[in-house]
Amino acid sequence: MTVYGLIDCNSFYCSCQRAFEPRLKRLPVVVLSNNDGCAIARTKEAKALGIKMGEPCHLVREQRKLSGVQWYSSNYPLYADMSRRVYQVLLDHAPRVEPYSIDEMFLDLTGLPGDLSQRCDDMRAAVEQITKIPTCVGWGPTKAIAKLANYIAKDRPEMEGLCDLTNEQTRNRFYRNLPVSEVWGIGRRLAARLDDTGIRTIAQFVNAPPAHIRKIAAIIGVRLQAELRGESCLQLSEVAAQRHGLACTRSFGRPITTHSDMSEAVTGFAVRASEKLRAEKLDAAHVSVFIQTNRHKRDEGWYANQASLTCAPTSNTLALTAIAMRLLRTIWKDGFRYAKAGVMLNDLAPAGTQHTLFDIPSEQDTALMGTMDAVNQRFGRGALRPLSAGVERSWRPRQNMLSPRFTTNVHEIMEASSF
DNA sequence: TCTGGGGTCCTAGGACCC
DNA sequence: TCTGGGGTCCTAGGACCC
Repeated sequence: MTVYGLIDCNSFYCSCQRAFEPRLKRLPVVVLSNNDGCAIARTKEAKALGIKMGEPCHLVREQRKLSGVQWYSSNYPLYADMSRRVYQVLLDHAPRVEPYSIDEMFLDLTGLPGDLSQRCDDMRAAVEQITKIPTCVGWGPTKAIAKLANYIAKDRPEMEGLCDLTNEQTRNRFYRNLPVSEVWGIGRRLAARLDDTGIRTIAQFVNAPPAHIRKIAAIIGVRLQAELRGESCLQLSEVAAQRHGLACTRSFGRPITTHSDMSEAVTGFAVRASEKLRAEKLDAAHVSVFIQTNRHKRDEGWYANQASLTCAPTSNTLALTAIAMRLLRTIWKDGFRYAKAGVMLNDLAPAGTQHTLFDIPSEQDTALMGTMDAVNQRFGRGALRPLSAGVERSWRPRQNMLSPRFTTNVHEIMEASSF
């Protein structure tokens, strides 16, 4: 029988900060979203103080009881690198590993010799010893069950970080007592609609007629129902699926009111998006640009718009930036205080595969982009960029509590000294 | 003063074709 | 009185995830 596992890093971003600053052990730690806006990761000490997921930072920071909380701006280069390290350790403990998100990985645990609980516990210990990241593991006959097992392992201290749901009787006991909203794929809306028809527990969901579930939650609901019954519908895939789109969007540190500032910002997003494209050896054939004012301050005047264009497939920064500028001109309106903008690239395909006879990139273009990426890799992001990307960046997002990029930038590496 | 960013999948409906 | 049927493709929008 197939056994799926799910390993999840506890309070991942906070744990990454702790890995490099041992003084944070047992202190409440909170990591903030981009622009230092909302709390997006909290240690259990911070959760105990009542700090909620997604809570706006400026609303909670004044409270006196929170004076001991350690706040951090998010440091994605650090977290991405730590995630890669966790993955590397797992490869030594499971025959197949599928990264699901930055802090979660599905595992194939089928047919491993010995006691599975012991093996999973050893795996956690190895991850923690090598990366300093604490984890929880859940497992069962399907991915949805493994995900639920992981939730239980994390939620209930008495489980000590492990939960085995391979046994049907054990599963049914939990199903009777857990709300359906804890199922992976059942969000707020679906849970509310299920509730309207009297379905509140997972047991009620699993035992409802599939036709009824189909009416409320369509094919996704029916599939989840089968998965929770132990019939596997979702397979493990080790090769990451070809992505369909790629975006670079940001909220600004202060509102943008002029077209020239917005052009700088949007150029910057187009530059960054093109870099990501080339790093993954992809071309894009569809470009969108959007701009919007602060949705929390509609009384100041609300405006949001987007424009998009289909183009010859490319990853050329200059070509994509020019298109983004054209699109921006079609939606720009004076007189608003813009809070956010972004560039999105779609219709992605492996570089060079979808060219027609007329849009083959010249050797010079390819060489120029290669040089630009090499220079920026060596001297830092943005060292070489289109002039229109500007130099001021007065709108750049706040990041006032940023830790060093301990593992990915040689200038920010940790120093040891002896006296 | 201050409220994230980046994805996925599915469905409905319109345009278009024969 | 009668005014087809069925297919594909594309897009927008909803819902979900971390």
